[in-house]
Amino acid sequence: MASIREVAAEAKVSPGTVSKVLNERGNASISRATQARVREAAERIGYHPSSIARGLAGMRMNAIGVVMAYDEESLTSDPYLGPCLDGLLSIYKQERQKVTLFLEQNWDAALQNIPFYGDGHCDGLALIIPRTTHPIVDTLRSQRPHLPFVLVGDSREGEGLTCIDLDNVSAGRMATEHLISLGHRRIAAFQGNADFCSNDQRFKGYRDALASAGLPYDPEIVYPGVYFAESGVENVRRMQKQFTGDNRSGRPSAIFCFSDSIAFGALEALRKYDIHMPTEISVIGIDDLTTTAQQRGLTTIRQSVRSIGQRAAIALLGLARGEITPGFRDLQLPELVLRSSTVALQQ
Amino acid sequence: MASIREVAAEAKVSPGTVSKVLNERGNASISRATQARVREAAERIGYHPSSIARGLAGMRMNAIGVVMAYDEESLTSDPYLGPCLDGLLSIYKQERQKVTLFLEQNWDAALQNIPFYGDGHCDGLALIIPRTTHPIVDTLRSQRPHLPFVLVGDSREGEGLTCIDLDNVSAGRMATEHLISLGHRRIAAFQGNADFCSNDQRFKGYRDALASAGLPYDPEIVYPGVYFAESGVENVRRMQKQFTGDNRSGRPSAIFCFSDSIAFGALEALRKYDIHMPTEISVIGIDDLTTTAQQRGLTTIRQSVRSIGQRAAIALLGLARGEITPGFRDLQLPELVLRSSTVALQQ
DNA sequence: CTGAAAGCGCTTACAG
DNA sequence: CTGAAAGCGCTTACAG
Repeated sequence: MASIREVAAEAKVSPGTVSKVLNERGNASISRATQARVREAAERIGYHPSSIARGLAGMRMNAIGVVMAYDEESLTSDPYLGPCLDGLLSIYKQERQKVTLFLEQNWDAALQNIPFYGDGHCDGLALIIPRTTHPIVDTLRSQRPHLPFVLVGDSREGEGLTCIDLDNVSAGRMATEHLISLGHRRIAAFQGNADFCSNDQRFKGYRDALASAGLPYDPEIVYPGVYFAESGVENVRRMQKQFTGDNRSGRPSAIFCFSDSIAFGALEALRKYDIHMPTEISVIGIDDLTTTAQQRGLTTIRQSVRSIGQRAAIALLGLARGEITPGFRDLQLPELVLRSSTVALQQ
Repeated sequence: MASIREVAAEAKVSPGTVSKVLNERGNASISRATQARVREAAERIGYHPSSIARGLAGMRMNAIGVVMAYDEESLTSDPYLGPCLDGLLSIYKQERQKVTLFLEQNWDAALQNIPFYGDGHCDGLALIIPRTTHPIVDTLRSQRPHLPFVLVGDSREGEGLTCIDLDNVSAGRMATEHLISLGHRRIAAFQGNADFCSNDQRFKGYRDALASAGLPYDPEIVYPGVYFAESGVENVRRMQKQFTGDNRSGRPSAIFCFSDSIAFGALEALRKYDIHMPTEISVIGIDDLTTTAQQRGLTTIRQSVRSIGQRAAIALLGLARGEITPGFRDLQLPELVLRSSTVALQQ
């Protein structure tokens, strides 16, 4: 790699002048002739500036970092991380930004590694689904000097937090309202991980919808869990045990699963217990994991994770360039996808 | 971020001394007392060195670049790129290296961007399946100063090229020998993209196997194509047209598809033409795209792309650290996976 | 309109 | 055993 000094020598100017010309800094104050000479010399030598030298001199690196915590062996096949990363990458590719991946085993490891994120490599950070229970976001926020960052798949409230996510409250409300509109009055909630921001928000949407419809909220039919199929299986079993014999009549006529995965587990378990879906019980999910959801006829609330990734990339770019201010929120509107797993309450 | 100067001030030594202690350079020549004082000061201040400053001073960046060209909209779902990236990432994660993704639309764009790869960000590069027809590898090789790089999914011959790949010649030979062992004597070859190194190699394996068995090589039943299902469909059609009427008897009794995707296309087309598989024609692929190959009962030659990614990561790390020398080759042994799409030649 | 100088935060011979 | 100095390749006030 030729250095700026060689260009300077070649063009018979000082390195400072080369820098100004190539960065279009002193634009007006440099003679056309010199500019031409510099550009031509740079071209001839095949000069390309050292990004780390520019970075050290205080310029932008044109690189952003993506922080993900996952303990699974596969990143690319994760139903959230995969599409989300695809979305981010599609934008950075197009904007010709470098992307540095910070792959962490978990958020504790990420917390330990914050110094590496801020060591000069990157202009900003995208955190994919940090957990609300985890201090990483607060630590990052109080970091000096401040490294711009956006939260992806997380839309907690918080001073100066930039968030890109599904509008989870609306999604929870929409799912619940759909069931209510079909005449259901006892609607179970199969929750996801308690440490995900989305879980609280979807739950809030659920309660809001019940309240608006004047329906009672019954904590007995709210089932904590995780965002995986096993949790759907487990909670159907729990519900089945709970509403047996005399209690049989109290059994919910619909289940709002906080994710499609949970719903798939629930469908499987319902089949095992010979509870007919949808005549005996309706099921709705959130996500629209398209292929599978379509195959199984799951009514669900769609979110486009890929597009969330894209919007996050755009927001982070804006943040790093100072074009948008921290605190910007971009929540994707949910969309109801009607299939066959939800039907009107059978009298 | 505190700088090395603050640590120096805190420990009442010079910055140079701090550097030596923290990098364990002058280890022996620095008093235990000073070492302790420096470490303690660094700890107290929460010092973390600037990676770009170290890079500029000639140290390793602990970051490697991954170059991929893809025009599809999704990287993570690509059947080769996805698992390969997963494999690479799993190693870098464990080795605590940063990974910078260079996402290119195509290899021409990659060629243009070589200066960015070598601008100080990375210690080395992994190129995922560069095309043999493309000058990027030669350009990279003649670059000064030289940036270490490995070829992933490409094992062309070439002075000083470090390659990690499936042993494609063996794979081609194994597939063909399997068919020969079943009594087949007219074996069609459905090739992949001509600009992939693997295509030539698999083809070589095919011809080698025929030669070893004393079978004639017939260019009439070698079908150029691409590594996609459509190509399998298209080539069955071509073959069908070719061996109709009087020529009917010359039709191959087996097809060696250079990828599973091609094989899936071929199976589909055979069904359409009412050619019964496997009794009328046997089909073998390469890859073992497990779920689908299993569903369709495809006999195939397995390669573990994930493990190729992992080996590539390890090789690149070794190369960047100077522990292995350019020219190192690591070829994965193929493995025959028997299913129902190949049977003994029916008399 | 252009250049000399200082500085970004490190490391590494070289002196002492 | 430790420090002062030069250098990595840039940019940016500041002079002139």
